[in-house]
Amino acid sequence: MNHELWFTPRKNKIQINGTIIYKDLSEKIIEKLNDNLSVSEIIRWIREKSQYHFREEYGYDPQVGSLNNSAGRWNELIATTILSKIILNVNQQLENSFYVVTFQLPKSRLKNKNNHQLSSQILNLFHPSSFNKGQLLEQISQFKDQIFMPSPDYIIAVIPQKFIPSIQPLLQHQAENPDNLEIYQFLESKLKPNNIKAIISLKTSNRSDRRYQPLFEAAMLKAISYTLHQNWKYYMVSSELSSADNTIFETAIAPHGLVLGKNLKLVDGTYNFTQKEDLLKFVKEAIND
Amino acid sequence: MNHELWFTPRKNKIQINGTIIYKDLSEKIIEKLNDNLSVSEIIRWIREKSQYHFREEYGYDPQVGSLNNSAGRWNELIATTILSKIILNVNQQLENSFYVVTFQLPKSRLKNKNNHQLSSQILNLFHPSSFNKGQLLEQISQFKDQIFMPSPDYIIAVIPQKFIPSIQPLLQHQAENPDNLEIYQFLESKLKPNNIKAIISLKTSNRSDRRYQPLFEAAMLKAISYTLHQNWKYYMVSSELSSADNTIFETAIAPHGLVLGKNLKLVDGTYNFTQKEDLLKFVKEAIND
DNA sequence: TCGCGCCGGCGCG
DNA sequence: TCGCGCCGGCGCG
Repeated sequence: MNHELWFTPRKNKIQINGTIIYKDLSEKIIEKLNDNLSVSEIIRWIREKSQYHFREEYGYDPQVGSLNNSAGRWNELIATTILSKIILNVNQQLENSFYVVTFQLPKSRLKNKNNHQLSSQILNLFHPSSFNKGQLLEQISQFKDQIFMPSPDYIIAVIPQKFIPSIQPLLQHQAENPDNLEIYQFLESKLKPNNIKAIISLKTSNRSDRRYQPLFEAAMLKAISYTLHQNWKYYMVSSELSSADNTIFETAIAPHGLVLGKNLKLVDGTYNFTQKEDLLKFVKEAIND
Repeated sequence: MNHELWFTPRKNKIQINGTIIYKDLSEKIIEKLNDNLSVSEIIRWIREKSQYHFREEYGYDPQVGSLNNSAGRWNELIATTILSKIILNVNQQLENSFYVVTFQLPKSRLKNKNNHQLSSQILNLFHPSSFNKGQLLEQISQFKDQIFMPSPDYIIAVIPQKFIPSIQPLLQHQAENPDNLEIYQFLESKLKPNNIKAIISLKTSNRSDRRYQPLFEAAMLKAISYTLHQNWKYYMVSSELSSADNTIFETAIAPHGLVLGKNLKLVDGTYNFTQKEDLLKFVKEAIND
C-alpha cells in the first residue's frame, strides 16, 4: 500500500484523496462489514487511519473539513455497495416481470434554460419531451425551470425487465465499483414517474440545522409526486439520530399538505444505518407498495 | 480588557466565549461600522483577534468550529443593532398609527403536545386560543403539532401604536443590547398573522447544501402564509452570495405553488449584507406593501 | 445533559 | 475556476 498516493500537495495545503484511500482499503472494509462491525466504526477507522498517515507524513493534523468531506463519501460508497448487493439479491427472488434498481445521480447544477437538461438532476431521468402537452410531466412543465433541489443520494426504481435486461450485471459492477454513475447514465431520459418508488437521504450524522436540508428535498419531491399523482416515498437514513431528529422526521407535515388541509407526511421512514440489515428494511418497504 | 474572560477551560477543551468577546469589542465594532467597514471585514477582525489571544494563551489554534459558532453570533449581534437603529429611525418618521418592530426569537424546541407552547417558536407569537374554531389560525390548527422549522433569524412586524406604546425604548435597548429577547417576550401570544410582514434569514456565507436550510423555512412559512391568506415576505441576507445562490433564491418556486399550479416564489428578495445601508433596503420593501 | 442553529473546511468534476 | 454536497466543530440555554 502506497500511502503517498493518499495525499496530494496543493498550493498551501495537502489534499486527502478520499476515493483512493477507500479503494486501497476496500477489501478490509468489506471484511469488516461481513464481521458485522457498525458503519460508524468502520468510517471512524478509515478516518483515523487517514489521519495517522497524514500526521506521519506531514507532522500535523489534517483539517477537520477534509476528513468530513471524505467521511461523507466513504459512507456513500459503503451504502452503494450494500444497497446494490441487497437489490441484486431481491431481483433474483422476484417472480414478476420487473427489476428493482438503485442508483446515485450526478450533482445538480444550474443549467441554462435553453439547454435540454434541467437544473434538478432528478428531473433529467425523464425525457425532455415528457414535459410536453398531454405527456406524463405536463402538470409540472410550466415550472420546470423553477424547481431547485440537491441531487438525492439514492433513487430506488422498479422497471420492466424487458427495458433493462442487463441490469443485474450493472448492479454487480456497481457493487464492486461504488463510485460510478453507469446506471444513472443508462436510465437518463428513459424513466417514467411511476418507475420511481423511493428517494433516500443518507448521512453519517445530523445537526438540527442540517436536518432541514433533506426535508427541503422531500418537500419538493413530495410536491412533484403529488402533482403527478404518484406515491414516491422519502426515507431518511443516518448513522446517528437524536430523539428530536426522529420525532421531527416522523411527524413533519409537507408544506403542500398544510395548504391542501391534508395530513401529508414529508418522510415515510427513518432508519438508523449501522449494519447491512438496516438497509434491507426500507428496500422491502419501498417496493412493496 | 481582560482576555482571560474570553476563554474558559472545560473538560478537554478551551471554550471561546463569543458573547463576552463581542461585548468587550462592541465599541470598536460600532466605530468600524460607522467608518463603513464591511461586515465581513469586521467579523474577520474579531475572528483574528480571538484567534490571536487564544494562541497567545494556550499555544495552539482554536477549533474552526468554535470560531464558526461565534462568527454566526457576531453577525447576528451586528445585524440586530443595525436593524434596530434603522427601525427606530423609520418609526420616528412614520405618519400613521403603527410602529414597525424587529426582533429575534428563542430557539425552536420540541414541545410536548400537552404544553400550550408549540415546537415552531414562531407560532408562539400567536395566542393559543387563536387556533380555536372561528379564530384567525383555525385553518392550520389541525396540523399545528406537525409543523417544524428552525426559529427564523428575524421577524419584521407592523403593530398598532396603541398596542405597543413603549416600543421605541425597547428598540433602543435592543440596539444597545443585541443579545436579548425582550421584544419577543413582550409580543409572545399577542400577535395576529397580519402583524407579520417579513421573515429574514441571515448568514455570513452559504454553501450549496446549507442554502436549502432557509429555503425549507421559507417553504413552511409561505405555506402557512398562503393558508392564512397573508402575504409574509421572506428575505435572504448574506455577506457572501454566489451567482448560483442568487439565481436559485430569485427563481425557486414554493412546493405548494407546484401543487396549486401557481408561480409562488419562496424568496422575495436576496440581499448582500456588507454595510448598514443594505438592511435599509428590505426594511422599506417589507413595510411598503 | 442535550438540543439548537451557527459555519467554514474540504475533494472532486 | 468554481459549484456541489459532504459534515463535525462548537457556545449557549
